Amino acid sequence: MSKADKLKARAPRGFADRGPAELAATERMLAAIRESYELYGFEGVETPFVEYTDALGKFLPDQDRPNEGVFSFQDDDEQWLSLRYDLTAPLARYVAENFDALPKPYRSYRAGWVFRNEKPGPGRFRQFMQFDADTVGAASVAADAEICMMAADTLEKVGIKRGDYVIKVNNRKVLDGVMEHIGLGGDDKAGQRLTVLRAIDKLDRLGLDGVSHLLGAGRKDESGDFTKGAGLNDAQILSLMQYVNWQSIRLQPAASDPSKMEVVPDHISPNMQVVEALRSAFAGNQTLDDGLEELETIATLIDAAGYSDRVRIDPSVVRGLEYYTGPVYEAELTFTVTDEDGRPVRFGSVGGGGRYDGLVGRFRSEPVPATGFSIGVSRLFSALRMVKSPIVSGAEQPGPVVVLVMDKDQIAAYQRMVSTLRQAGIRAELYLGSSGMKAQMKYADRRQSPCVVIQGSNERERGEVEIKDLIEGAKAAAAIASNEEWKAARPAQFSVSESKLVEAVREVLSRHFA
RNA sequence: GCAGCCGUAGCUCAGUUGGUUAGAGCACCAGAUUGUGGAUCUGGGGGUCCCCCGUUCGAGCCGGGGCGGCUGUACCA
Repeated sequence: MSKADKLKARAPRGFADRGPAELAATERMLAAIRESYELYGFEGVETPFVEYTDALGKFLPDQDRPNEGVFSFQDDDEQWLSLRYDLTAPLARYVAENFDALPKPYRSYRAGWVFRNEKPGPGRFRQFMQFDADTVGAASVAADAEICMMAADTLEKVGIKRGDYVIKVNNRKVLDGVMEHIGLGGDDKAGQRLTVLRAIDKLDRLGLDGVSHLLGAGRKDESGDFTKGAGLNDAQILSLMQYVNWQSIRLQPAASDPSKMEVVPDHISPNMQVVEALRSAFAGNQTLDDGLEELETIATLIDAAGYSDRVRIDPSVVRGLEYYTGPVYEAELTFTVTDEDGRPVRFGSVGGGGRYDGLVGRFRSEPVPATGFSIGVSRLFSALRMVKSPIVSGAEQPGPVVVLVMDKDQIAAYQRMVSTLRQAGIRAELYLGSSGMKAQMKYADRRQSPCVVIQGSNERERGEVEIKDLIEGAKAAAAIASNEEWKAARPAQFSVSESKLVEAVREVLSRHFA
């Protein structure tokens, strides 16, 4: 077979392999998240990767493009199936299917892979993991407030310091109300409302100026590409900019330095100030008042629990456009890191969620309120790497003790040593390759073995084994220049009676791993 | 999806106006050393110069198309 005929070994675009270090670190992180969710009283549940396509929501495959956004295929009875693209829609299906058997409110968590068929990029994959917690059957915004506080606790538990993150809370009703307020109500304006929400969602990336252009005629980016705007008039844009730049509503010239602005001092908490500011600026709209009332309740609960420094009302949060009906939240990391080119990069969102009162109700004749939060596991993981959280940067696992094969006819004896070590609870293995001693040493080195066990004919005759401490040996090697000296010294190596094998290996391990 | 930039060894990259058999460093393998990781020295394996079509006596280099990557933008449940 010529080389050209050989299969090219490569993972599909947007799919990634994960090595042992990443697996172990991810497992530790997931365990911490799980612990946090369980502490709040949530219980685990797992649903399959595949659902009937219509159960997942609006992303139905059409004839021309059955795989737009979602991986779909037809069952042998012609029913469309899809790989799940989040964990929320499958949970809604699960709750609806088992409604009578579940306690209400039903509180559950689950971690799992989800799939999206879209263009992958750095940090964006077509298969990635989410870790969700949801409360189904609770209409009270106390459920939303609780989830926000749990999100804060969870981030701290995995090693994000307080102050390095913020849980932002908004309410879709507030956004809807403000749009109604400026005359964007009604079914005929749905398209415009969508454009407005998309524009506001880009605030942290494009800034006030960019958003303002997107609300008006449109925006031209640096590549010369033009994005059509919402086409609002100046008064509408002004209102929305005031809303988006909500801090300005409660700023006044500082007493000490009138050229600077400061937050209006008030006896109420910062979260309450936001609510009050919006209330006075956009009075007289029912939807908005409802939303503000919910936000006020959430603010009260958050203040009372002492979380107001971590969970902040932020009217510019938009989140997904599809199914959120009330409070929405976003977990954002606030520190900046420098990428490999030395440029500062804000890390941004590592999770989010909100209230989706309509989702379970699609399967039932009665409406079922629900709210939930989702952590982007991979994003959070790379963030933890960057802040060097101990949970992901813990000491690397030592490899197994390797028993070298010096004489091929003695394999049974070597295997016995391996078994003895394993029975003593020590990770150990027999060298299973076919190369000579030097290669075996290199192998052990690559496996991060703490030590190797050597028994050639000399040792065997004396009933002994040679233990070589590879970690100590590597240190000693640094001081040795010539190969002759290196060979003669045989650093960090000692002989013990075969019966002392376990004891001697334990002794070496205890030198390096307390 | 749209726009810009880029595709030469596993990795990082040289490669003259278009001219013989395409190079370097790192990595990998082996020997120097019957049985010892590192360092050093010596040797070795590894290439569809992204693919196809064209121009040419001759293409890694020029032209067209495609594919892939990066960046921005759009979409993002």
